[in-house]
Amino acid sequence: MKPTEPRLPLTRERVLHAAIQVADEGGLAALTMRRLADVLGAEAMSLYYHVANKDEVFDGIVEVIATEINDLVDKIDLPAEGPAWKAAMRQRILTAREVFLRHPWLPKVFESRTGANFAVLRYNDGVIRILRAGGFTNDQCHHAMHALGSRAMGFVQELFTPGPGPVTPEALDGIRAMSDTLPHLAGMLLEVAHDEPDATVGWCDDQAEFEFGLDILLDGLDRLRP
Amino acid sequence: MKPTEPRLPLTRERVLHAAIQVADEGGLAALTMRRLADVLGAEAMSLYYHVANKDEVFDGIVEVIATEINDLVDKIDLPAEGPAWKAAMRQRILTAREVFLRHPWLPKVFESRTGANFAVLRYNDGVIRILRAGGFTNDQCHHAMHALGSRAMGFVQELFTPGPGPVTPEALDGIRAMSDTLPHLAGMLLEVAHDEPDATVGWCDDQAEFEFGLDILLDGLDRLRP
DNA sequence: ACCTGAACACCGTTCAAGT
DNA sequence: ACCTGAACACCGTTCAAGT
Repeated sequence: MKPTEPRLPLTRERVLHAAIQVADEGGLAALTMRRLADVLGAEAMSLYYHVANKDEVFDGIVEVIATEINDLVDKIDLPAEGPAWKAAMRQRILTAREVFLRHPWLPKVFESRTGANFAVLRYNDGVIRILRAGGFTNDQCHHAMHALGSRAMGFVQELFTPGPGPVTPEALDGIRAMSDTLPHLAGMLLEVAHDEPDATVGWCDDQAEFEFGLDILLDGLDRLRP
Repeated sequence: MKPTEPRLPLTRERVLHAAIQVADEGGLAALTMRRLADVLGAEAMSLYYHVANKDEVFDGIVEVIATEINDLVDKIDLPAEGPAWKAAMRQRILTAREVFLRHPWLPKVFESRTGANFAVLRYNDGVIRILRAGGFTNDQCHHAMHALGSRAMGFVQELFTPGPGPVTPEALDGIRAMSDTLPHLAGMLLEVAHDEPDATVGWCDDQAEFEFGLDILLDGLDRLRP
């Protein structure tokens, strides 16, 4: 009989990284205290020595991710003075977005947190820094932050995407069937599907749509610049 | 001993309206099958005769609310041809928003639903109708829908609002304390608080900020109109 | 200091049974 | 047809106890 494995001791860090891993593999619903403990080779109750409760696990995830994003955007070395603010902001936001794309469940976690998290605040401090360098007043910065919303951190919560799958003939039939009751929606979808016949791409190019919306906002804000 | 009250029989409709009421009174977390049954004077298991499961309760809520919104926006009689599209869209969106303002927990429910709901599709069919009347191509409509996102239905999920409360001296002290680590954010907030000394209003005027962001998007889209 | 077992108060849901 | 009671498999969390 071999001695009991001297398992790595738990730490807050290990718990949080395991939590991200569990959600990456099984989605948010899979992230339970019991499952989390399993992955760490411990009992659920042991977690409570390192985090106060599950809410603190979520807060910790936000902290870890926001810190990762800060590390990335801190490395960006782009001028932001005057008209250059837009390119700097675009780069910052699209860099943050890369992290979110790796964790599809993250937007829900970020949106569920109300409390201020330092790493998140620091990210936004950088957003405001760029706006200020561009020449915006503090009041305009405030409006701009609201207008950008979660887009400032690189994500949007898609409300109803036709699904990530390819454009199937069955889906097209379904859309044709609603031509009577939803003529404008059906007309739009049929034409979009027709123009984009590369079925493997699917209905929407999420990245292109994100940048489209982002550019409208950045251009609109730029026009308000003193 | 009086006979057992011939209690109103349960219906899908009564269940859904009770669900909205429970969430209005106690928030989303209060909406459990057991609590919902309580409000209806029934047992939790009785609900399952009228809805398949809790997910269907959420879907039903979306349907009820979207139908209410459709009834309201259908009554709007505004020209939408050419440049008039913007005013018509603005009115439609702000009308939908009024319903969301009555149910602060609704955005979370809408964002959690992935399946297509007919009433929601019908609302969006109307959005596209207005865009088409304005002269946009179907491809532009598609981009516009993505750019507007949940704003098309009248809500945004605020990421980190400083809280709905008034601007307290304690909060200002807290912000001054972060002037070293978060200089741009602190600077912005201190100036915003100073410019808006009406403490009862609180930090942000949600309606004004919503309209600010909406107008940037509508103006930006209008500029793309053929 | 760190971890655990047993137990509690909740969930959503199934299923056989009542009227 | 409509509703219910008992029970199941899960939650997050508390608390006293182990090492």
